[in-house]
Amino acid sequence: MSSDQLWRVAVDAPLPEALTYSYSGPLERGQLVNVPLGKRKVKGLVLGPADKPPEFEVKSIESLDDEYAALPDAFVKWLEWLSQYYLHPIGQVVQSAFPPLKKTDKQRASKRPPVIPLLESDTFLDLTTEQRTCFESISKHSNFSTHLLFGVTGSGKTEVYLRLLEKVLAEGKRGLVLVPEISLTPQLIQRFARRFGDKIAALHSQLTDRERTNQWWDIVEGRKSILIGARSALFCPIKDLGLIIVDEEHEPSFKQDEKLKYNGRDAAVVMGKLMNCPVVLGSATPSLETWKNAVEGKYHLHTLKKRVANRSLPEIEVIDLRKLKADDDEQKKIVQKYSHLPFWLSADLYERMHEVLDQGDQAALFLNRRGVAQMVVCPSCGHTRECPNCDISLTLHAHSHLVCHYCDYHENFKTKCPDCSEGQLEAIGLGTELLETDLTRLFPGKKIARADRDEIQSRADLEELIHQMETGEIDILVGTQMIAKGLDFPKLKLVGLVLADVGFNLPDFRATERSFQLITQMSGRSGRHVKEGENPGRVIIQTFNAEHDSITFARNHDYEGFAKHELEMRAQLHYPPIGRLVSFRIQGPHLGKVEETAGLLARRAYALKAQYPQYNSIEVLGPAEAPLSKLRGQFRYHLLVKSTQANAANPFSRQLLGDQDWIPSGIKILIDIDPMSLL
DNA sequence: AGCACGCCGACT
DNA sequence: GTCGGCGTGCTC
Repeated sequence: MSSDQLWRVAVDAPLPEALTYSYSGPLERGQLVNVPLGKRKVKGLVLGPADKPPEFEVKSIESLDDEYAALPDAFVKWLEWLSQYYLHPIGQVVQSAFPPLKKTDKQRASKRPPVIPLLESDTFLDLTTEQRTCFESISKHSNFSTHLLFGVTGSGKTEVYLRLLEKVLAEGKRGLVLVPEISLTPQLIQRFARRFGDKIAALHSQLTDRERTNQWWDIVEGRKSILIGARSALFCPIKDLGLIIVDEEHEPSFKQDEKLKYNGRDAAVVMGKLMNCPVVLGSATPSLETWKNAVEGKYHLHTLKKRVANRSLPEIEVIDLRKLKADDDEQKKIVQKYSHLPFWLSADLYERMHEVLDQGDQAALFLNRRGVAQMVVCPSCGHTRECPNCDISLTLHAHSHLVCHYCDYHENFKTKCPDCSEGQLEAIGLGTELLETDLTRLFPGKKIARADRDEIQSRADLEELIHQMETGEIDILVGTQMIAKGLDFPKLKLVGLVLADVGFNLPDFRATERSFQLITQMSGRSGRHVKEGENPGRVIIQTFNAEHDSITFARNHDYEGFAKHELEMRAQLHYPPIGRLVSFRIQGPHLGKVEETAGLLARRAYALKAQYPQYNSIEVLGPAEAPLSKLRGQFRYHLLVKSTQANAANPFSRQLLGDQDWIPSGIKILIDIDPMSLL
């Protein structure tokens, strides 16, 4: 029918653009509709009228989805921005903006605890002078503006967030709080619930589909005023949004590493811009991207330099593992005395652990490696066991089986070398499991707990561990990344970084920044509750690289010095935040075809650069075999695009990909805009 | 992503 | 003969 209007509809399929459908009735942008696609029916979002009819026959929209009202225009704009900026099909971006199940009115009895606990409300804490200054200068803004709340661990950033939210609520607006998934613990939700009662909704990965759907509607229909969640909470359309908070904004986990590879922090700033509300980014170790924006005046900088209640920062001691050789008789005696210690434990750390434990306090050892050993090697022929699917060596677990940490391939550990059948395979390296075993021997009678992905599988496991730490049941905690973030134990007085070097040598330009953040965060766990005048908490860093930048700055609690130095390093090599990066990964099951396509992509890139003068600032690196050259049976190559001109990287990448018709079958090209890691 | 079509191996 | 394996291609 010629009277029918044509509409652009983003359908649930990996198509690069929206499709055109016709509809005779009234329709508006943002409406969810049901449309035919091939032989099936799919959901689609109406983006707007189509300007010109396509050459082929147009199908018509079957029906409007009566469950959802049209999404607000600013929100649809935000979805379109995500699709444009991250080069992801619009239809698949749109799918994230709806809850998994249908709305229901009936409340079914559930055995699960409520998503938001019902708690007695508590009163506001008194703000310190610093906190008050930050609160007042941020709350002056009610339009879009971005703020960095830079506060050392324990300086009370959360209290500032709570005050800001209170003010926004009093103005009849609502708030969104994004935190890394790992720190979205019941403790955190409780803290918000005690302050704001039943005005809170939460979205995180531990919820069932039903809980998730109900929380979504609670916010969308205005029954709740504050949404607290992981990055995906951004996809919940909140009316009258007055404030967005991104806590721990430097966390790499804000970047989604599959499908739509968006950065929740960056997407939050764009959301703030489109919704015209302030955005507050909080961190003790801001990302260099955010820090650069703050020192250049693009973001407002607010600083909390002191811990609350005048608690002092922990003392950081660096143990150089290289200097533990015996040079003279005095040294020899010491070496003799501690000869029963395993190679990974220095005499200083050992003695400090004794001191702390003797006082009835707790110690935590941090090592960012699971398992018992990194690899097993045959001393006769040098054979190492590698994963048949991935290009990495297998890790020994429980002295009995070898595990691939990427694809979870398992095999039994046989001590006889399968290659030369002479040597006995030996375990080399260090992991949390080995630490635990050694500590059991060294500290008999002490309760030792291990926190890593093997031991802590669920949120309940973590809860249990936290409880045991709080009650003092555990004396020594051994763990990976898992124990570095957000945890707050009053009796924890000593933190040991067993081998700070892990990570220094990764082929990644952010390795130094990560390492600095990790050391600072881990240090922040120690002595958080010491009173004025008491001995501060202690941190011991063991390393073979005592002069490494991340260590020298972190031991002096000098973030600003670190940031200045690291920004200079990044500028020299045009790395972010001075330059922009886009990573293309070419992968497929046949090595030759992958290599060929990678070469083809590179030739296209060089040709594009030569053709247009606006791409002068673009550097093309590669193609090269990816650091993980084979993963889950797929060969991987990558091509890196670097640009010193911020607005050139995106159009260049878009043009480089083109209509994608040139990509041979069996090959996938994955794009990562602003990658967090080059691995 | 689905869901077709299509072209070969091994079954009642 | 035909059932079904998954490579290839298209969706307004």
